[in-house]
Amino acid sequence: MIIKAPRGTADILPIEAKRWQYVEDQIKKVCERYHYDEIRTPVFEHTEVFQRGVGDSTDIVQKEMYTFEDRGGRSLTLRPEGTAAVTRAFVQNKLYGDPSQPVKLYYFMPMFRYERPQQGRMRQLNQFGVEVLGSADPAVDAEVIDLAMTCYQELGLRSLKLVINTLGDKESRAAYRQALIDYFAPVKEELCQDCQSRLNQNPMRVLDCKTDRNHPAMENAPSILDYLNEESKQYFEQVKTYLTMMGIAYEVDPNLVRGLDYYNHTAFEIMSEAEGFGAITTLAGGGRYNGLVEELGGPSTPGIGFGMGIERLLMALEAEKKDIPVDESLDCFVVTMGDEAAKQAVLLVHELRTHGIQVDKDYQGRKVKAQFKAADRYKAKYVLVLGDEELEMQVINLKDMDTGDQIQVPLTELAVIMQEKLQGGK
RNA sequence: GCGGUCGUGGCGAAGUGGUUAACGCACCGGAUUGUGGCUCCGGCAUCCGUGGGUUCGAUCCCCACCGAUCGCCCCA
Repeated sequence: MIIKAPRGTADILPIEAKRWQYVEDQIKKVCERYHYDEIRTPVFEHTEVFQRGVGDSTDIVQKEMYTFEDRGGRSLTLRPEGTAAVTRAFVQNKLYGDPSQPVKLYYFMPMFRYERPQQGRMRQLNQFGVEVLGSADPAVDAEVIDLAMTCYQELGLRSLKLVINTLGDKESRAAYRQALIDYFAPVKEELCQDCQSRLNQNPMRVLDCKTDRNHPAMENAPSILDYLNEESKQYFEQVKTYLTMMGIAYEVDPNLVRGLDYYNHTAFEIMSEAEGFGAITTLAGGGRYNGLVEELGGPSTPGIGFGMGIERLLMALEAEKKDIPVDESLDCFVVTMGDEAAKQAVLLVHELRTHGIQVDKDYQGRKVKAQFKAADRYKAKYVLVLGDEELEMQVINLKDMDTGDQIQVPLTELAVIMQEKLQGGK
């Protein structure tokens, strides 16, 4: 029985890896323009980072973490999301003391969640994410959202929907929370099993329950927008104003609730509306988390960020039939005839490579014809044919695979000629 | 965690309770001792996800497990 990759994990094979590289490169360019710097944190953290950061009552912490004890008896957890990890690094490394504020970071890191796998939902998933720590300016919220949207747009995605909401500050959020509990308490028994427990742990989640969607109580349920204090309202208005100013279309959904405890004020999600994208439509999600740094032992510091699933991004590109430009060609392939030539080819490719030329040769002991077929398969632009006779005369045949033209050149001049040919825009 | 569907060579895809498991693509070899993309010929699954059961006999029937996939939950 062959060993397979664990459930919910996948190999990214060479062809696929080229698409990943392209996507990552494009996104990194956007990050540079927005002046964000990369950060990388460990794949595992002390379990406490997520318990305190993400919140004990969340699904992630309650049932999705890969938690284990190491040989020293420490409880460690494979990173399920980026924000708490990056914030921990921010606190530990005292980045709040860095003269450059706010600290604007981006990352590409794998995350791990124990869930039932599906397409677009992996146990090891890769996220691109951004975190800005140290500024409570609503313009930063807008910048972060703009950055996310720009990444998608640069890659060619068009069927996108941006949904935003505000959870208000701590005070507003607490007031709203209590209002919900009070409102639903009389009909608690009529709600689904999940909602009955949600009501205590995270009452806002009751609002977007699919099961109880049609319950009469939903209609007149209190809205967060009615419980915002003046400051929170102002903040949200500012964010919206900036988005509008930049021409970024959005929809306000008062029921948008993110599943992580650390969020307050701005929360947003970006979904794909592409045909046939299936039930999983969320491409990215994020929000503001002004209490998190303190929660993790740092000084009071505002923060905002988002996570974007790379697998889902790739799916969205596919759903919108956006081809990713991938260069699969090979500059040069060496075909040999005869034993001596085959041996000399080892040196030949080494020398050409030293001169910066991309070149490969046969290692399967193929016949000449099959070597040419291999060259075609690799989409070789040029083939260098080296036989024992040529070797004797210290020359080599250089064949242009597009035109079929072949010329004979002295071995000593080969590297220079190849460089010229390849630079000629071929 | 719950419910449905599915699992045959590198890929795609037929098929049947009973000696040699179609076909297409890809790959390898030959026709063409040293030059590709076309054509023709030949080769290429001791085996039908894994384990067990039913049966004289199972890839085809049953069960379990594993995996994929769809929906729910949740989210990226």
